[in-house]
Amino acid sequence: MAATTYLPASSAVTTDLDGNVVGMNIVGGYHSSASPRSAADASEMKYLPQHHHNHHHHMASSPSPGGHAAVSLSAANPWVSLQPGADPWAASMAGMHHAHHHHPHQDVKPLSQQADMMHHQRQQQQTMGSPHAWHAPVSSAHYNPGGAGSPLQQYHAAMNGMLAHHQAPPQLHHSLHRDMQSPHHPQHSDRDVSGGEDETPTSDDLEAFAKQFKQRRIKLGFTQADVGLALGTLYGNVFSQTTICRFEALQLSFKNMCKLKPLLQKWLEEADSTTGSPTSIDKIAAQGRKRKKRTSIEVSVKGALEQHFHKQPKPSAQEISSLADSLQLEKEVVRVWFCNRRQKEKRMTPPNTLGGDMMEGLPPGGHMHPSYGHHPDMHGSPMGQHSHSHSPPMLSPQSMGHQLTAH
DNA sequence: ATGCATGAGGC
DNA sequence: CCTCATGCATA
Repeated sequence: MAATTYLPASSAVTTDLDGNVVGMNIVGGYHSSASPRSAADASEMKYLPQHHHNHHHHMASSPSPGGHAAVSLSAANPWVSLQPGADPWAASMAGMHHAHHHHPHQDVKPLSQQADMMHHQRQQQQTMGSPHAWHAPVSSAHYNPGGAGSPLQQYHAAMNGMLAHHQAPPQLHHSLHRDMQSPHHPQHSDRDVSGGEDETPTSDDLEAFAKQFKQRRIKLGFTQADVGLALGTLYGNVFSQTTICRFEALQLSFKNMCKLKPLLQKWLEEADSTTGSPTSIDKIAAQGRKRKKRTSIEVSVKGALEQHFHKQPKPSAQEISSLADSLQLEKEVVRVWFCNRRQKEKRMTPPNTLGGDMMEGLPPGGHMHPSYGHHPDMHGSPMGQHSHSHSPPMLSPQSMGHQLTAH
């Protein structure tokens, strides 16, 4: 049965029933992913559709104090030479109907974690050729080592005087209607920039930055988790490894990428110069929350879900119900699955929406631009994922057994 | 690196 | 209930 198991959300380490210590990617114990490999050759194989070479990417990277530190991002990205017509992001957020300037409501989403207030100093080692695997100096000293049954409430609300150096608020202009096929360039926003040149970046810029960011981050010996924490320490916005990862992989929406870029850019400078004032602030959040255990959906069931997704990306409540019934899944699980599926669809790196042997009808060479997101009636999969049909693992949903909430 | 999940903000 | 940002827990 799909047991609705809940587990304490705020646990530094998750000890499995087997005794294995899993997870713990909070901070300290996470393995450094300083591997030269990237997400390019992941199992899902998503490509970054780079429509053309970066002509003039201006990386606002910091000047290397040593006088060199130039990350040689020369070239050879394995992603180029992909579909020339593919468009990365089609912004279709619900909040973009305001064509005018208005501050975003959701500026910061404090992360609920007990690890914070550490202001680690790191050394820059950009000149050497010995990238010693350093470990995060962080909060291993946070969770109670005594093994007492109170893993949380360890936080302390310590507000310290942050320096008054202005941090650009993450407000971005909602004018992300750049042309798909033709990479326009930077249209200057209405608001004049006095000294700060942070207009709305183009997708090209973002891609270039993300790539560069990753390289430098790795060179400096930081993990994605480190960066996330550092951001919180520096600016008060803590992000998880997940988010940093997605940023680097360009798996966020355009809007989201724009929001995070300045932050990461600043961190880069800080990490570079090492001369950062330890502005650490604290974040507290709900800690007594219980989180549902991740439901493992069988691959076969996933296949069935995808087929339905093709037919109807936004099934009604009743459809969800019957579907859930067929698949022997909780209705909520199915609903969330569709939500996540839609989100994925909006990200770049089009998920292969091949559920069955449905022919996309995409003419070879013909590409469609994802110009969705405006019409409440028009949905479907406008993505330009003209992937050749593989062998569809379609199967009858009835033949499926049941899924277990994880194994 | 990603799958499933939570939640805020909007309709 | 949706979208969107974000993350815990996992593979």
